[in-house]
Amino acid sequence: MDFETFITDTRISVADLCREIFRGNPGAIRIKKESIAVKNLVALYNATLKLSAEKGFHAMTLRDLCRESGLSMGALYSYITCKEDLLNILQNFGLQYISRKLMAAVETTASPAETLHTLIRTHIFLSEALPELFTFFFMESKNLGRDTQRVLIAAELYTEQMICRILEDGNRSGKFHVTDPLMIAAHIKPLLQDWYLKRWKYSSRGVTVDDYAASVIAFVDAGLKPFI
Amino acid sequence: MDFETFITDTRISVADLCREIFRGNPGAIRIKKESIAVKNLVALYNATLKLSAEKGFHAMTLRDLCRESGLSMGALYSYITCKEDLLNILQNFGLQYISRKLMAAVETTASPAETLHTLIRTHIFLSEALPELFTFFFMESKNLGRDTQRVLIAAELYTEQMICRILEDGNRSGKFHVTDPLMIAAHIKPLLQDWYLKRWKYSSRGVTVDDYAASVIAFVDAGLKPFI
DNA sequence: GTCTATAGTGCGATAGAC
DNA sequence: GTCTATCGCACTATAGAC
Repeated sequence: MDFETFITDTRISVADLCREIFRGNPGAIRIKKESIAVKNLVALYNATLKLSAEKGFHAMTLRDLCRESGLSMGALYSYITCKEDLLNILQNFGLQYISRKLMAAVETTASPAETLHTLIRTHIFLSEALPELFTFFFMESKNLGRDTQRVLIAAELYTEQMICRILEDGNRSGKFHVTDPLMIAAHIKPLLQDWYLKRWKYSSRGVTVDDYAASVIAFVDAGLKPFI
Repeated sequence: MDFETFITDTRISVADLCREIFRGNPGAIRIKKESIAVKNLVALYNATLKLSAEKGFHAMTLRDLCRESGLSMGALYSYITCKEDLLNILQNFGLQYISRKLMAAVETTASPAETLHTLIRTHIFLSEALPELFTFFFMESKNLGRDTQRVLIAAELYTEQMICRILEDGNRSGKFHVTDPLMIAAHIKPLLQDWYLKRWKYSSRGVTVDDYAASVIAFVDAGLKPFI
């Protein structure tokens, strides 16, 4: 599967996420018309993540945000009740959205090697679909609430556990020869994260997301093959 | 070489760095006595990096900093002229300190494999000696000046280039079989960074820095060996 | 539903006593 | 060399016109 078909199949997009935010916030958002609300939420989402990436969430002022998103202070405050709401919405809806899509995409089970490849590819494709959101969670995790921090840590460990179990399966069936599966799983995670943390590097080198996923898979595979 | 002998040999420490900051700032720091100045600089260094890690540099107030470091606002302002100075000092002295120590430690040349191992180990050991500083540069890079950002990118690419050249050497002498050396070099870098970015994980698992370095080296080696 | 004008708060930075 | 007290400013959040 390549990235283009992944996006066509899953329909992951910022507008999709913002629609979920609007529908999941009855009352909190004072705007009634969905088309207007979603359009402005997309603008707010893009502006918040762009400015947070540039200077950090706390350093971003709401005046910055209004300039970038095209809304006025008054309009902004019909979508949120305070600045922290921006954090909370991204935490609650963004994190849930990502988790749900990841689970859905890795349902198929096959050989350990294939399952591992699917997991790696899906994770990289997901972060390519919403790169600013992944970077936001990584870089701003210290500013998020205790609960969200716990969820993020749990998510990190959960993926790691999934990888670890696949490696153990492969060991049992003789396909892999991994002495410390948990440590190898720990080594695979940063390879997934590097794709969204160092976009500048890969885009400047003309590396596509499909290239990158293939390269990570090949690199990991080399470390798992039994010595002959 | 293990971490303990590395530290004994290189004498890398926060106090050492702060002494360099004091001696390299004639005039800017209004305190004359070195012993007092270095003691307070160490307190400021620790407080700044701790609070930056917890809430980000910009979200840290100077009142926070005074509480954490034990200095008063007045005392603080005899070491800096403004809040940005804290950034500038860490940029100019911290980055230079790290670069210099890394260069010094990787001078010895041997077989490609050994050179690669030394580079990996040294980088991980250095980040273990000054973990808060490495994390600071990674997490706060967006808040740093344009020049420093350029230096950081250059440093990332420089290490990568070093690794890439070693891989090419290994290819030529038939020790390695790497089809895309630059991409493999790009995959090795995040493995070095993971040690200081996810300290919580490794310390909770009882993984020592020597364990971690050995594991990364083994993982990388597996990917480089010619297929038999 | 969106705007401008403004109230109230907490910040960085300084002055001057000790 | 270090302290407390205070100034001016930029921020978040709100009120009320359109």
